[in-house]
Amino acid sequence: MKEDARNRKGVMYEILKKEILTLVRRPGSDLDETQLAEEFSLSRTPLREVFRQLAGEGYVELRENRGARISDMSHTTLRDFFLAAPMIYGAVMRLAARNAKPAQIDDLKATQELFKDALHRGSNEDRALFNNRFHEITGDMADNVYLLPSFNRLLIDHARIGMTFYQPQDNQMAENLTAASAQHDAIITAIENRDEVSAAQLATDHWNLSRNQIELFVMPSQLDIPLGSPSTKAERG
Amino acid sequence: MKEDARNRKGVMYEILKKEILTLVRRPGSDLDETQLAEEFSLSRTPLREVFRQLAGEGYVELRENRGARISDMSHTTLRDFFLAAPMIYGAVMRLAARNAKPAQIDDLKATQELFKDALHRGSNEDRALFNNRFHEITGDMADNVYLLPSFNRLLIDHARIGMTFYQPQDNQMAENLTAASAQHDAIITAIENRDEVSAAQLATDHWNLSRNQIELFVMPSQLDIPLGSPSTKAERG
DNA sequence: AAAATATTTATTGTATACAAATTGTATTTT
DNA sequence: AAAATACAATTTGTATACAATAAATATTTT
Repeated sequence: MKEDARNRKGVMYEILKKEILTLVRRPGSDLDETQLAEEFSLSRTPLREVFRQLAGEGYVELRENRGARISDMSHTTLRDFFLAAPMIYGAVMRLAARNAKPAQIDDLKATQELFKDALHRGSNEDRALFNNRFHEITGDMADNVYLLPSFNRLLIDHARIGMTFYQPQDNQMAENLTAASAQHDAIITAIENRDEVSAAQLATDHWNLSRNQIELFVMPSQLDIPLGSPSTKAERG
Repeated sequence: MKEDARNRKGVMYEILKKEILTLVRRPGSDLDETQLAEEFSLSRTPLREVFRQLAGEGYVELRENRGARISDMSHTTLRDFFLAAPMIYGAVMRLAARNAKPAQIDDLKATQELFKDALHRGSNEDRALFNNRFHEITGDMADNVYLLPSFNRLLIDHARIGMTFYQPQDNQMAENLTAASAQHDAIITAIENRDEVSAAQLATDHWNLSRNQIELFVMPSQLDIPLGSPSTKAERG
């Protein structure tokens, strides 16, 4: 709390990221510069720089003279997501198994423990956040500047889709989470053993589980409805 | 030239992009805020916003309290590049053939003409730039937000690698360029015919040609030397 | 003279004031 | 009253002044 004073920009960056990933800030909703400036006791100048960075990473969208808003999730999101995810994620996992460094493996294990704890506590936000962190680390392990941009963009909506579709009441969903956690453990093992083939296979399995989770929530025919905030239409060229 | 006054930020963004792609600004070189502000008659505030955006897209790297520099090309660049490129590019081409809109196809054809013209005129910069534009359009055609970030990041270094390794004297290299141009034509045809399989295959062929072009320049054993500015070491976690 | 410390200079980061553009409201016109 | 215009309020964009940090130079100490 004491170094906040000289790192308010970084703090704001991190908090906004978390709030976007956990849907505290809804897809498509506006970001008020003056309001946020007040909230983080920061002037608009550094705040706008953070906006541009978040835009570059896919968290927000900027419109000329019209301010920033949280990146929207349209009816094409799910389709695009499951088209790109298996490929990118498989490649990243394969490279992670190839290139992971010991310190990173330790980090991954620690994060997995935190994930399990969140699961046990039943904290939805923490679960999404630590799951996100887990996969971010595998991205770092892969260590390929050309793969990471898409991978990290996928992780943003992976977290948001997970938050959107999870219902704690559903038994099958809870079981799926246990299965996901077991897959994380298997992933760690594969990476430790530098087993690229298993790692790639586990990546595929992991996404299939995600897909199943979503299909528990919506019927295939319903996949075309918007995911984000109510009735904001995505305008695209 | 007349609307420069109220869009100097956009102008600066475009010019910097071009200068980076054509190696007018060398990888690893510093960007002086005050100097650039003067050069583009722009204050540092909007200039720094552009930096952040360029950083998000992979053109430049920002260091806390140490200014911006052009993204470096290290000894791992080529390896990482040819690891990721075939996969991403293949997927993008396949989707481009699936989703391309008529207006985009027209745009692609026009760009290809400009590319051929640059080839004919022997303009290295224009060749790299129009080739870059050609592939950017295929990215737009693919229309998948999760694939584009990595694809566009690849295109940056594709242009820079091309600029680095091309020597006009070499006959084989000139022939390769003609072959590349012919591949572009074939790509256009495949996209027009919605022929995903051919499009994906052409993507692979296209990268293989790029790889050959580079291997004409450096022996495999030399692939480990830095590509960018002299003796700047990339520091990475 | 070499190393360590202090001082100066240059560069980067932030806040505030102002300009431009957009949005919302009131007025006028038909 | 509906549409169009003009006006006011809000929001976004830019410039400049100042603060904080890092780099360079000069000074002191050994």
